Amino acid sequence: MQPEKLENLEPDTERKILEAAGKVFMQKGRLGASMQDIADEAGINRTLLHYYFRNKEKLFDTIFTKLLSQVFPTMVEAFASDRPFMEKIRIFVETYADLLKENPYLPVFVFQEISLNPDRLAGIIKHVGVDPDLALKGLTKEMESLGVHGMDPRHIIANLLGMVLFPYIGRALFQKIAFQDDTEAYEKFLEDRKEQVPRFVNMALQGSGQGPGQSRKHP
Amino acid sequence: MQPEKLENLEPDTERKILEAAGKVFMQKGRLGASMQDIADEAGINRTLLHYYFRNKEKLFDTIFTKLLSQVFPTMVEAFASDRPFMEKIRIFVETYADLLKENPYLPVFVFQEISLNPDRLAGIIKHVGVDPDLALKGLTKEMESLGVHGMDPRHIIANLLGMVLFPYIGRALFQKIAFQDDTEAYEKFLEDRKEQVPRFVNMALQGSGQGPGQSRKHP
DNA sequence: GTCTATATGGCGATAGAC
DNA sequence: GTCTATCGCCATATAGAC
Repeated sequence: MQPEKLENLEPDTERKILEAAGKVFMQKGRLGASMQDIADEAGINRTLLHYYFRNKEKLFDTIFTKLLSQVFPTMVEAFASDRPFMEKIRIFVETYADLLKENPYLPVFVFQEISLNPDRLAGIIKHVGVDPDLALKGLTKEMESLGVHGMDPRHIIANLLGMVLFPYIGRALFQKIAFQDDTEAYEKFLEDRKEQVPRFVNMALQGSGQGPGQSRKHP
Repeated sequence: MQPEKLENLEPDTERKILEAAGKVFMQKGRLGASMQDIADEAGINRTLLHYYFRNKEKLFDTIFTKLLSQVFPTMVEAFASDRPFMEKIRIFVETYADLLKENPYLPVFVFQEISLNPDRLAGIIKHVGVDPDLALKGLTKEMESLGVHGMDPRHIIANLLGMVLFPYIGRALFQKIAFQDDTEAYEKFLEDRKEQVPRFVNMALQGSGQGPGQSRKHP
């Protein structure tokens, strides 16, 4: 781990590898990314990858687990807090907007990988230790106190995740078709969604009018 | 099917190939699928694939174009009709629900592929000849007549597509975390969304109360 | 720890017999 | 049109020098 190094003092090689691997895997996918690609991105020799992580699979597992361990808690915790409902929604949307802005390829990458290899999930879920039941129960209660009765909260979650993730998952297609491939316009659109998505949810749940957590810009 | 078999008379080999290739490509992705996989699925010899379609790339392009040509029009036409707004929403949701039920891997596959290789899109869009501007203009007008002012209709589209597609894109993950991996419960959930999504949109756009196209079950 | 050289296997693609 | 046999490439992985 800590090698004495007079001539080539970079014990942070491992860090560079992880960083490069994350980037390359997300952009090209597990199969599309070659070890050479990752080595190039990290600026090191290819065989070093095998020295630090025995093979491609192990390297990938490390990256994948790391990414999901970072994403899952954010998701659940946003709903596990004791803030008012619409406040949770707003926090959730903004947290993900920031996360996705920095990792735009993350959703496609994750879902493609899980879809291809669902077994990988089991281990990771254990490793992270999320408890969605708790958050779900809380949601149900809060929705009822908002006057929404008999609605499975998982519909809300699915709606929310869909609305937040779609602009990233379908970006290449959506930007080209609905924005004439205007990147700047699309980025403005992404920014707008931080406001539009919570408002949409709010209106759907509360009926018309402005709910809490909507006081910044124009109506 | 046809037990008639003197030597090997099957000129519908091409059809079998296309069917098999579509299935295998969707399930394993372009890179994950090998020509051998496709040949096996079609029940033919591997070199026959090269006889009918020169190489893997050409075979893939055929499949991909075919799939998108089937999906795009459905999407745009649902909004280009002159039915009332909520009717369009309902039709859109149900059409996609049916399509996705039969091709659950389609969204991940398409978005992954486009994300990896955006260039492929340009040709296909031309080939299909969609005109989203028209549908967008119409949407804006209809929303205003519903009392929704100053809202970019593309937010509605993104919300709708996200809500419809997410349960399929994130199925492996969502079913495991929020449904304890209960497949039957999840399929019930998918069925429910045909009703829940239009209602959610309706409430968001009209405020509270029941809009059109919502008369089947409990309030 | 880092490099060069090399082994191994899989897959796409073609040639050629039938 | 369909098969068998084979070629050549590329990516993973390891051996071994420094």
